[in-house]
Amino acid sequence: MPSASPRFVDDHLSYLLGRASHVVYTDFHRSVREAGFSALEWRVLAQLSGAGGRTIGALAREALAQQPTLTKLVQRMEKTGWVQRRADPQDARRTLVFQTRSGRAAVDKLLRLAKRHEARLLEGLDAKDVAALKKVLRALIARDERTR
Amino acid sequence: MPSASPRFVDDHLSYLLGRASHVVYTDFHRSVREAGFSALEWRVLAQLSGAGGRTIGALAREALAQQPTLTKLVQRMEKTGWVQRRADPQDARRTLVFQTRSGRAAVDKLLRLAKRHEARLLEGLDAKDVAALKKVLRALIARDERTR
DNA sequence: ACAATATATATGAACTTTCATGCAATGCAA
DNA sequence: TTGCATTGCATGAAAGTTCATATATATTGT
Repeated sequence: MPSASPRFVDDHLSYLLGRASHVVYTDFHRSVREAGFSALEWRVLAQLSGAGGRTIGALAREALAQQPTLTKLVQRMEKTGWVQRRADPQDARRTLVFQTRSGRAAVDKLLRLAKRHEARLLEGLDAKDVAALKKVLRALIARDERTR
Repeated sequence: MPSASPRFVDDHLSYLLGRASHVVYTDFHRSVREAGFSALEWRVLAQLSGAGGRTIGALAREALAQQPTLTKLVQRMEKTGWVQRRADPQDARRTLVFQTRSGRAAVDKLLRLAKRHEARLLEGLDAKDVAALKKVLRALIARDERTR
């Protein structure tokens, strides 16, 4: 029930982004939970799919988490066998995280589900608008990467 | 450092949304912290700005949190004096949350900052694209509201 | 008016995240 | 190379979130 006087947030881009993202994610989240993952675990495993070893820091940025959160998550995930950690021979400060065979198997189904979810998401949306959307999103992300 | 074989997620709308939202938010988050709020507290106070009393449930949806999280947050916020809780006379199950004068004062500066942040965000983005973006975001949000 | 069902919030225990900081390895300048 | 600043990750304690469930009130069908 929106209030009569429109609140500041209602046209605010950050908020629309946040809310849309939350909506979209919450929806898919059900499947993630059913597959036995937390949201963050899913993002980490998805990032690792098709990529080689990644550092804790890179994973944290990509999976939208903070570094200490990711450090601890990855430690837990190593115990369940989904990932493996290994020191980087090039730089001993780094910890590289790899997907294990079992981790791969575990997310495989979810990756397929995610593709279907994406398809459903796009249904009924104007293709041109979606293209513009992705363009802007990429610009925002790129801007951040330059800034960092 | 993107991997050579592009990962599934890289073109995935949910992921782009999530990442862009995270980037945009993390940026503003600094100001929020400096003003002494958590991300969620800011969202709650922003929702309450210009609106009358809102139920816990509505606030939870709008501030992108779960109901128990919001229940507890609001209890803490009541102690600091930013909000006030009151039973809904129409429906005794409900708890209505109101902004206090002090809560209003506390977010006032942030609301102005948020507007400037929004302006900076839009700088250098194509206005047409942004319009399309907002359109799609609203569609996604509306779809969720219908479904609920 | 009653029973059955649904809705709205609250709560405790378990778990996760965060903040601040520590420690080790690397980069860089003199 | 030696010192100083920086980077990358880990960790403990405090704080916050989540899940499951409890409680109370409202709504619906008969």
